[in-house]
Amino acid sequence: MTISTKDRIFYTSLDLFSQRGFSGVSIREITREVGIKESSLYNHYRNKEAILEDILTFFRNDFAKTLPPIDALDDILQKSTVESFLKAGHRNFKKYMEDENGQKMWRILQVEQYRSSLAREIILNDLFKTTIQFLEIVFSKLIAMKKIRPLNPKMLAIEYQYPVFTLLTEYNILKFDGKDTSEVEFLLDQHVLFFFETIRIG
Amino acid sequence: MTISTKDRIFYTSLDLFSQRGFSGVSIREITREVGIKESSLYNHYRNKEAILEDILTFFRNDFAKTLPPIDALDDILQKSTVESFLKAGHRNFKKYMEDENGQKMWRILQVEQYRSSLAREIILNDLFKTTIQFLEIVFSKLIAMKKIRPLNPKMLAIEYQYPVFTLLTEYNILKFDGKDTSEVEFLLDQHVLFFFETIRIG
DNA sequence: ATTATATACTAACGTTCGTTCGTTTACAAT
DNA sequence: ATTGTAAACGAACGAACGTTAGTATATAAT
Repeated sequence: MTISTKDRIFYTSLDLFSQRGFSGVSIREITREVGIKESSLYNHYRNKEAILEDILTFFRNDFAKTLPPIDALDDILQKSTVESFLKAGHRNFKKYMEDENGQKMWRILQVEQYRSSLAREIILNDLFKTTIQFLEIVFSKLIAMKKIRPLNPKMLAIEYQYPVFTLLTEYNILKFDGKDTSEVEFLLDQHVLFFFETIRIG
Repeated sequence: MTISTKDRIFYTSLDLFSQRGFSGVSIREITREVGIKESSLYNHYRNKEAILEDILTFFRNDFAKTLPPIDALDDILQKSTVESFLKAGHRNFKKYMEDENGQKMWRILQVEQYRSSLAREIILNDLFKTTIQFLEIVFSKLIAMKKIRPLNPKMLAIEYQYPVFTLLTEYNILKFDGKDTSEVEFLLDQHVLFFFETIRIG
């Protein structure tokens, strides 16, 4: 089973958009890379804009799967220590970071954020808000379980997650230039440790 | 004294690039807005790319002025409490955030980061690295003065500054859509407080 | 008064843009 | 065998792109 033309258009556009932005990439470039004529692209996508929409909604659906369902939370939190829970989430996030297509989607999101209201919505709601709300619930539960110090759960969520976003931005830029990312990865580890020290009891 | 044509080109481009990106804005759009013919623009700028370069270097020089010189640091740190020092820096940063042109420069920087190696360099060196190095020195000095707990200065810098960058990103997107930013501003205040609690002695 | 310089203009250049049209090809369903 | 459908194609559309050349005009320097 080989990759469909539509998928090849999708991944080629993903790659090109992430490097030069939507306006910086022409239909001719995309189709040349895919190996079809310009006119053939319109058998698969209504127009150029529809390719971007497709990419953004794909990211949206894909990212939604990364957070564990709230129902399963109590179970997970009971079974594991705070430290191992944080480390597991952190491993998960890192895996997402290392995925090449994930990096490209993130880049497109950043680059198109002021041109596309959908991009802004995804950043604000799906990335920021959803993640913070999830973590807020996690920390609330951990406080109720007396597993961590009784600090403001929302602030804990912010203090934990927001540095990660900036580190991810840094990571992405370095990766783009093929530079060494070991320091950023080290800082990410250190951040999780630092945060754990802040919240732990005693 | 009225604004020169070159400056009008500069600020018009700043405005348009920040909304639609470099590739999304044409010379004709810029000159139409400025009120001159396309050809006249080339009396002031070598080509389109030179306008972007000009904007980016302007930001670079402008941002360099925001951090106080290291020589003056000991004096400042002696005279003020840790809390008031943090709050002053925070006020300073906020003022920068609220400046309309500052917002536009920041947006261009984000939007062009993968198209322009200069943009990447500015983000990585001038924004991230310089700020962290400055704060690292600050925290080192504060630790030596026994004004804060003896934690890793670099990690303190990261923990303090990196959430601010993400909050700034959020702030900028909200501002772009004319939405309410009071929650983000509140979170910024809370972050400074939270951080102060983490580092203070006793 | 003249000359020089800066900055504006008109006109156009060659290229590329996104998209549409009508046609051909390949393959599956009848 | 035929018909239907999806997906490829060549060719072209008008519009917009960045940039250049040559020229006019206004201001300042001689």
